[in-house]
Amino acid sequence: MLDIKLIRDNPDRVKERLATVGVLETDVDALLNSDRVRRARIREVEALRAERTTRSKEIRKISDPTERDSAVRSMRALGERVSQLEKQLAQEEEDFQQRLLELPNLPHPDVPVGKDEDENVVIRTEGKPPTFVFSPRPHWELGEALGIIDFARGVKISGSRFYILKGLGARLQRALINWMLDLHVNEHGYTEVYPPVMVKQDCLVGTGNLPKFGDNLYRDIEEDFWFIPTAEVPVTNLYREEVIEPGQLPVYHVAYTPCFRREKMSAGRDVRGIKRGHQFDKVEMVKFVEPSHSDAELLALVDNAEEVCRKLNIPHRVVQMCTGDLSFVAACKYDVEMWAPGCAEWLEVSSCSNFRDFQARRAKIRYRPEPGAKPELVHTLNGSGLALPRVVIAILETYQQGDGSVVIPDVLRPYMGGQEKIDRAS
RNA sequence: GGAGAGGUGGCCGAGUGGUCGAAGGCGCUCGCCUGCUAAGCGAGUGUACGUUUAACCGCGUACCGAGGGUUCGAAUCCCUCCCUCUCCGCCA
Repeated sequence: MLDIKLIRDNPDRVKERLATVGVLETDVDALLNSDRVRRARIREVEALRAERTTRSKEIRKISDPTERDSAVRSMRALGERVSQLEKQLAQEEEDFQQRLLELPNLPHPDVPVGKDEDENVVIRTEGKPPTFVFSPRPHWELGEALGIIDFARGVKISGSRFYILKGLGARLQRALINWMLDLHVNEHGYTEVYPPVMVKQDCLVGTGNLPKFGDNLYRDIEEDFWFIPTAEVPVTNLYREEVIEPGQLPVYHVAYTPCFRREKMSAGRDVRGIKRGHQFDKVEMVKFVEPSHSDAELLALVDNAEEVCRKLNIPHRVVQMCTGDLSFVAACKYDVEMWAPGCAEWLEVSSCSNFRDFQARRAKIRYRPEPGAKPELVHTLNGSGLALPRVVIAILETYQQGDGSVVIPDVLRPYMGGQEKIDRAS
């Protein structure tokens, strides 16, 4: 959420920058108008309430019953007027909130301006794509042939976009989870958390998934439980409505959770393999930092994600999103993509964003810069570290052998009981 | 899920219709005093929104778990919900 005062004071600058992420000027004007209406109503209501208080206090001093009675009678009208206007104010207040909540973040000034994903910028590429003396196969063929991915039974149990990992396939994913968590905890300074994967609606408003993107979420119909689309949601909300005391920042958290997404919008896209499912696992890094550090913290976050690629020895590249491809909440965003030689594409395995104070304002996450000082909004950031299915894809396709077996990357072997390869026999 | 108790400021805790943003205590901040420390004395000490301002101050309104209602007026009365604790039930 943007600061309404910023929009009020610099409407033209805000419009100009929001235009680069596709927001119409008329939307901003509608918001500003709604703000004006609401503030005028506040003045009106508060003046009447002040009058009510003063006159009520006078009533108790009136001892003559007739006089008192007529005073009460005339006050009754005022009371009704107040409650009528309060209802109107509540509506106008809601209209304003809704508009403000649906306005995306301002892009960071350094973000390249562009229309859509075609104008994203590849920042760097690390590692060389592997060469094969045979033609590399996609993971859905490898996985099925090895008996470690079962698509048919996934569909039987839960429908399309579900699959079963089996045997060493399941173990490979589990090894990755444990190894990545250990890496971020031991070498990158993150504190592990195990959060709920069902959360209250407020959490999703805090991170910016609601009110606008509810159609990509699963929820319980009886209670206020929403299934998280990413660990970012519960972990960011950990400090909702809290003031982080001096000396506590930066706070780094890493969490492993399953993630649930309806993927309604992308029906028909990426249907083959395990690239895009309704349920997938992810290790997620979340940072809470002082505003002046957030730019540097984003670069460090990206590097933490890249480190996973490096240690697995899988080529990767870093892509900066242009204004047109920024998410609703991000001020600046980099994707880390791994090369998958079997399906011959770059797979997004991590998305690292600086939200600046956009989420913090929604979720009221603040910090105290100095003892006794006024609380200020923190900056929040997060990035995958990494998304499991796509890393599994990249490993299977990168480490595949001519005989259809797959060699296990060195760093994972201790997490797989010393196992060195996956083949049909195992 | 059932029965009971309870939710008031940073913390403890009083308050059952107006003089209550809320006694008292603790904590904290500032000042005084004290040759260190401790004690003592005095003053101050919530948040949000609106208004005004360069900014502060000031002024107004709201906030006593949340929402709704009664009333001229609600922390206080009524209704609904949430949460915590104790006991029982169930359960990985």
